[in-house]
Amino acid sequence: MTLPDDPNAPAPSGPSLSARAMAARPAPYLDDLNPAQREAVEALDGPVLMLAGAGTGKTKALTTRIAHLLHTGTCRTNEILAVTFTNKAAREMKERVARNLGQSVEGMPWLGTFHAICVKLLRRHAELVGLKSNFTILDTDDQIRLLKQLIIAENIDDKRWPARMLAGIIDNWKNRAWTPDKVPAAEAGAFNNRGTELYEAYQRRLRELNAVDFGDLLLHVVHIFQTRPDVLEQYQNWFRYILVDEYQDTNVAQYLWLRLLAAKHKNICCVGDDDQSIYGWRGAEVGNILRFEKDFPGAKVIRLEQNYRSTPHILAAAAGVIRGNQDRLGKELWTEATEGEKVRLIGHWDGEEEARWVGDEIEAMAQGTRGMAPMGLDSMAILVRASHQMRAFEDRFLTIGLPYRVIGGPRFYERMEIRDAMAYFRLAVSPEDDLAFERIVNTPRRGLGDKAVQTIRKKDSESAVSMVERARRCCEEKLLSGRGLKELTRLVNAIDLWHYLVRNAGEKIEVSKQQAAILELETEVEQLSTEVDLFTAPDYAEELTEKERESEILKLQVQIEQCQSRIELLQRFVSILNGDHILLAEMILDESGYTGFWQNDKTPEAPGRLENLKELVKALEQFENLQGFLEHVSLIMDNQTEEAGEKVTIMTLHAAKGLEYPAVFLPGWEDGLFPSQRSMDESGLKGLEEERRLAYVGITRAEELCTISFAANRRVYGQWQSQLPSRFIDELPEEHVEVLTPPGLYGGGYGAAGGMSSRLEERAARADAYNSPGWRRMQSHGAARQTQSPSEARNLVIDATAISTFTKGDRVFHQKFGYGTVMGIEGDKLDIEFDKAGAKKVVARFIKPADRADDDVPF
DNA sequence: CAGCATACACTTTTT
DNA sequence: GTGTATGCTG
Repeated sequence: MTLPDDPNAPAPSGPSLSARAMAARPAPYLDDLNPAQREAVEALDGPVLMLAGAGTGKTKALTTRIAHLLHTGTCRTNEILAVTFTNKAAREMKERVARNLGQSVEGMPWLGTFHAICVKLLRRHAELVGLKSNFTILDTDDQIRLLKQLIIAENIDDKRWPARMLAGIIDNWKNRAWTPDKVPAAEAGAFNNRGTELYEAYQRRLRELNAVDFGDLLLHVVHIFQTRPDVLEQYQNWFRYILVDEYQDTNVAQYLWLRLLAAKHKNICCVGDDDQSIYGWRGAEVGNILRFEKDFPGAKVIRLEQNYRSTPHILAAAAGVIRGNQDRLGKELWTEATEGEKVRLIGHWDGEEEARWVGDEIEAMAQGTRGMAPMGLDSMAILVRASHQMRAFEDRFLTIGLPYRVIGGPRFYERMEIRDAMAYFRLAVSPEDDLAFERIVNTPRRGLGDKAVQTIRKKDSESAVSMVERARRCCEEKLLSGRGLKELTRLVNAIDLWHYLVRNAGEKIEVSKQQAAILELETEVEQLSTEVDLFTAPDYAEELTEKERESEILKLQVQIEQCQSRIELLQRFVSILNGDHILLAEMILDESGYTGFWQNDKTPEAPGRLENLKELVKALEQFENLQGFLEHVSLIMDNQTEEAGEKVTIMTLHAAKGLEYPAVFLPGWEDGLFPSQRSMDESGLKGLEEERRLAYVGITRAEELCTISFAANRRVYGQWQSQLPSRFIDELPEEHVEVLTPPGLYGGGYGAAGGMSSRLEERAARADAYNSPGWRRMQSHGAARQTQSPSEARNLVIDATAISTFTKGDRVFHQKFGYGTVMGIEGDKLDIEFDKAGAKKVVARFIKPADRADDDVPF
């Protein structure tokens, strides 16, 4: 038997003449497209690179292209491989294809995320990489636990060499499609020279556990394709048309995967925007998109540049920023729209002030200001660089009662209680899931701590049996004592029972066994009842006193009750065996004591966690059984709980990609925060360019109004730091920017300036926020801008304010290190001997002359 | 073994 | 400043 989506099915006949002839049928959807989109839709054969800028209708082009493939009869739904990165994108695409065709198409079996498609492929060919087809998919948490075990087993100090780090290194290698033997020598020094060795051990352990991690999904499939040309060929033949969304985000493994699959027909259409590549740190290679024409000679490159989202000012501002990047394929967005406000720029004293202003502004906009129509809260979003920036806004919005929603944060399936519950389910499905067992042995507390786990782990450690099995043996041989022994026995028995129920679901024989047992019990109840009746009869057992009779009756009634509760239990078993997996899930959570554990928990989170557990059980309804649920859940990790209601959205810039809002706030544009210092330190110019793309993504999310802001002072990890406006602010073309005057500059108090006169406050504000290079450039733009590149201008400004100001022997002040003396100057860095902190090399921007140090201290 | 105290580290996060 | 991870004591 072959499935409709099965590449092993008889090969489809090529596009028949009659099918092609259908192309003549009217295709009304084409009329909606602009010329570039239309070209991208109609160029069905051969490699196509669709460079689709922000808001240019890329999804429309992509989905219409699929519709066109189907409508013209060029191929069938199951011969199209369409890959996305997120489940959300995949879902959207499915919906829109159906809509384009005017009716629901039978599902596209090969439309999905890279990972989902790889799972499907890997389940078919698991044996080729030493796995069984029912392998489990570990998430990051499991991955780290496992690595930690390995690190400890190798006697490596997991303090100095944390599992997180190793996980990162291995992920990185997997992203580049390196199996342990392919890790280049140059990289092998990683992780204290033990990197590759541990990588190998990790892969071995995964195989033993019949498990894979996210990276493996691609790596294994690529490996199969590379080593089994026969398998590859099947799929090459099958997938006659390939479409890829967000191509700029592909990593090497994904790139190889695509190139292998497309090698035969070369009908590959990649859609992307090199200017929106913001996942380099996760292994994405912008190079993939930059190299497309070389990889696929004769590729047609189509640029989608007409923007339907933003006003001209917003587009021009975004263009001004992104222009600073080298290595671009080049693209300039344009729009037919003419009206619109300039991008607004405003500086604030500190982060709290910024949040206060944004809150006020949002309230004003919701009311309708300056002749603008009132704007719903749903139309507004605050996009931050790092999630810790969200806090200031949440605090402020809570105090003024402004409804908001945060996108991101811990996702549903990453929450502790959900992962615990899932571990229980996993054990029920496969008791040999050691990771799951170790997660829940002592959750809830059962008196089975580290020592008990060690005992279990050591038991028969040379034989390859699961932890549950070892635990069973420990119980039998009484290697534990007291409460631990009792509880462990209980747990092991419970797992056995759950597994029995899972394994035998749908088995008629087991159902009838249970039913027979029920019958037996019912007979017993009947017998006991008659006995009770006998005792009630006045002439029965006359030798007994009234009291004794009553106690006999009571005893019998207790027995009856026991039987009846047993019957109830067995009836539940019958329901479960008949396929009620919801009941099973409830039973597992109940019987394990897990639900009770949270019910007894007094912490404020407990009710929410119980709520989440309920939601988890509810999510089960959509699946046939527990196995099916577990299989999907590991890949579908999105936040589905989209609360309704008019709310302002707060999220990171990364999370905002692909979204759009009429009004967008971009706070925290300060050097070090955005662009992020770490990004620049770790990846240099490449990092800076990615940050710049992030800025570009941020600005282009706005439809009508974009407001950029920065603060002069910010508390970072509890420490006050003075900040400089982001270099990206220098790159905003002034003619498209309106500089707003911050409140408080004129006679306004800068918040709680404890004892400081307002004149001093103003001086402090000027000294910090409005004397900085970026700000000064904003004020005096013009001539300098046209004659110098932004970076040149920047250097000059730094020279002027920083380097030239200091000479050897100067007394200086640093926010963190305190007072010191300049010992030497090296480029933009100063060697300073600090009075308290010792000798340090510090970037000049962070140094103030000692006599002006007081200006720095806000309070 | 469990609760509490101290230490520490800390971007971004599609699967 | 805050949350997590480990270490010590009852």
